[in-house]
Amino acid sequence: MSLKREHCNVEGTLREAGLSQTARRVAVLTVMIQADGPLSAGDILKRTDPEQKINKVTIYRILSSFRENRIIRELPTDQGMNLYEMSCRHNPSHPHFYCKTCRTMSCLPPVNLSQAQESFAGQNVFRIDDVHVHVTGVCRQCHRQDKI
Amino acid sequence: MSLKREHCNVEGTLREAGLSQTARRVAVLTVMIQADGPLSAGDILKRTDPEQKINKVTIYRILSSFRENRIIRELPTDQGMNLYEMSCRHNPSHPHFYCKTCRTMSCLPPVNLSQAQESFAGQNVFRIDDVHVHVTGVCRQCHRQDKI
DNA sequence: AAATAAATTGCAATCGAGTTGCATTTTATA
DNA sequence: TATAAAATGCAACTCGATTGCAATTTATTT
Repeated sequence: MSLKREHCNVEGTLREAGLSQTARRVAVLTVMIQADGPLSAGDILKRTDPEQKINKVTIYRILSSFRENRIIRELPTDQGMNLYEMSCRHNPSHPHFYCKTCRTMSCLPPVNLSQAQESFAGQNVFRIDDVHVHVTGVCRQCHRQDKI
Repeated sequence: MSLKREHCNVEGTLREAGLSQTARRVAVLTVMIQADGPLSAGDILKRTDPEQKINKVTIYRILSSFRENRIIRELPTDQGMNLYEMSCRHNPSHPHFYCKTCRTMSCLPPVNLSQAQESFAGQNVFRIDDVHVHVTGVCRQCHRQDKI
């Protein structure tokens, strides 16, 4: 599920999202496009040019703007932190495998949930402890109350 | 997906898990069994008898021991905190719906992922923004390296 | 029932991911 | 080039969760 570098043009992606082309945003988006798996805010900070000395607050704010514009997806982990991955047409939504031991999240091919256990056996998966489907959106109640 | 109170005997559950029967554990497990949806550590604290004055650290340690013994499941949220629900035979693993507006997590009936969008339409779901499948376990690499 | 070791709990301090306020800098537009 | 709006850095802070250690409670034996 790794991204090809010729995919997801940096400048075009920012322009389409209506985000101005700042050196910071270009740096973060370049890291995201070149990543071969979900990254944490700290991972992203480490992978940007040290010369730029990007502040962690800036990383979080850029990630928020990317998430709001659907450029990236946010993946909460069992360890209380978020990982991020590209959300372009070359990287559609898919299951993830989180290893509790090495605390690494890797991508899995999309399959039917009922077939998950067998299907994932061919991946870098030794043992499956839990398959969790998490749906996010807005409930009817909130919609009725015009909270959105 | 709410639990019947006659299900999941408190004393038996603790005994089978090899956990000693302390007043704190009984209180927390009783709250979990009677809950009609996932609860946060704070929720659980609020629902225990104020007379007991349980420390929040104790709540977290009890939740950890319950999780390790598969008595409960831990559900990470988009807001960086965890929710908990019973993980007994009366409450098998199932999808959850998290409303970004009211920040409430509710349970959904188990279905095939490919049918999720249509199936969830009948629930208390106005709009689905994301369906995330999260698989947890141990990867082959960690197993080979005898980290577990 | 009393004694004992092991397990549990409370308290204070701490951790760490993520956020906020505000001053400064950079970008986009005129 | 000037200007307003947006983005960034810095410091302080929030809050869920964790750690160390002393005090208490539990389970077990005498």
